[in-house]
Order: sequence, then C-alpha cells, then structure tokens
Amino acid sequence: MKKKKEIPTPAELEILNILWEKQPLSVKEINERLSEKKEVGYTTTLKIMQNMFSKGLLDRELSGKSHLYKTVFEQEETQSGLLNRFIDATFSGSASNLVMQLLGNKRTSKKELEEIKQIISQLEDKDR
Amino acid sequence: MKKKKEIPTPAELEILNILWEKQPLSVKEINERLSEKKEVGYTTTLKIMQNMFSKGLLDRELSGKSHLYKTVFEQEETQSGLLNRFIDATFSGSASNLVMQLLGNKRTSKKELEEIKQIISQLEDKDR
DNA sequence: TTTTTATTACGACTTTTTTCGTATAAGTTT
DNA sequence: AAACTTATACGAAAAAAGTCGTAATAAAAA
Repeated sequence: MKKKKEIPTPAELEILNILWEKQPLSVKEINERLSEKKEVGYTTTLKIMQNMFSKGLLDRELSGKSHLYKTVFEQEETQSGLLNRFIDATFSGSASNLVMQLLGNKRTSKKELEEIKQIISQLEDKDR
Repeated sequence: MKKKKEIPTPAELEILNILWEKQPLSVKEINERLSEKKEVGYTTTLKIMQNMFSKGLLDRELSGKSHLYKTVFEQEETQSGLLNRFIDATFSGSASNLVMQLLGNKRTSKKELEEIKQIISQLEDKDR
C-alpha cells in the first residue's frame, strides 16, 4: 500500500517555505516571520503547526518549555507534488502548455526568461 | 479603480476547462462532461454555474427553457493569473525555479521535455 | 511566595467552497 | 386536464481551512 501524500494547504505552505530556509524553528519564530507579511495571531500559527504535526507534515522536539519544529519532506518533493497537481488542474496535464504560458507571460522578467533558456541549453548540451 | 479579478475555485476551473474547449453549453451538457470523471449531482453543477454567473465568471443566454453558458475571460488570461499566483506561493515567485523542477521531474514525459525544448529553441531563434 | 510571562492544548466560531434537497414553473405526453 | 419531464431558483447542510479566546502549566521575576 502506497502512503498517500499529504498536500499542504496554502497557509501550511507558507510555514514550510520558512522552515526550508532555516530549521528547526519555534512557533514564536515562525509567527514572527509570518507577521512580517501579514497580521496573524500567535495561536493561529500555533494551531496550524499543531495540525501539520498531526498530519505528519512536521516533526518536533522539546527544547526547554517550547517545541522546535522541522519539516518531514524535502522541498523538491513537495514542490513537485504541488506542481503536478497544478498542471493537471490548470493546463490539462500539459507541462509544455504551462511553459508556453510562462514564456509569453508579461510578468516573467527578461532576467528570468534568460535563466530559463540557460537551463534548457544546459540540458540540451548534456544530451549530446 | 481596477476591477479585481475573480480567481476561479478548483470546481469552477473544471467547468471553465470544459467551456474553453467548446462553447456555449447548457448545465446539462457540462454536468455530463463532469460526470465522466466523477460522481456529481446535477443541482451541484447548476449551483456552481449560477455562482460563476453572479461573480461574472460566466455569461449566459436563454435558449428555449434552458440557459446556455459561456466564459467571460480568455483561457490564457485566467491561466496566467493562476500561474503567477502559484509561482508566488510555491516557488517564491521564481519562474526559473519552477522550470528547473519541471525538467527534473520524473512525471514530465520525454515527449513533453522535447516539446518544451522546442518551444525554447523557437524563442531563441526569434531573438536573433 | 506571589505575580508575571511564555507556551501549549483545546475547542469553538467564521469563512469559503461544495453538495444537494425541495419547491416552482413551464412545457410534453397521455 | 392530469401526470410526467426538464429546468431553474433558493436555501440549508457538509466539508475544508483559517482564526482566535480561554484555561492550564511551568518557569522566571519580583
């Protein structure tokens, strides 16, 4: 039986993004980072992290009176799951359609476009 | 004042995807298409489409006793909005990170990879 | 030792999205 | 005309996600 992967909700993903940058962190520290972007109550953050722990999205250890949390899954693994899901829902499963959209997208900067082309070139070179 | 764009929910997006393929369609026809993939009651589909009409996501015309619905926004426009939002939430706003993930992704088929490379090549050619 | 502070746990309330039952209306068929 | 069919409209229930108040606990400060 294959373990079904828990997909993080948007609020959970924000927390994961902070942790992948630096781990482990306390609820307090996460809440401070989240608060830089938006109003959010401490207990709200706490509750979401407790949910994530129950779901197996986070692990934790006791450190004095508080808990230090860390991610269970790799960033790449999680991003890949979210990406596949997004491609299915939004681009009928076609990754190339997504890339086409991206390249024609006004908001994707010249710099980013250059980087993307660079990535592809490297990939082509490796094939030869 | 700029009109804030309504982002479709997952269930709404499924309906939009069907309509972008062929328009206009009745609730009955949409429900039949949706039912190919999953169990869904007629009134559920009806309700969602009525909601979309209220939100300005769909337009409709009377045809005999029933309504024929069509999309208000272009597929590209909507996909682009969803994509930008997704990139921000999942790849910290970096489109190139997304592409890197895509190219290293097992689920992206060889054929798709070829197509993507092709798209990039064409883009490069156009630049010269 | 009493008070203050930091932190957790728990449960309930709110909002958003999805699902669906029931009532109503207007044709169709018998 | 009565019964059946096909749609719509409406509202409420269910599900999912997020928000937060309050109580309990334990360590730190006064």
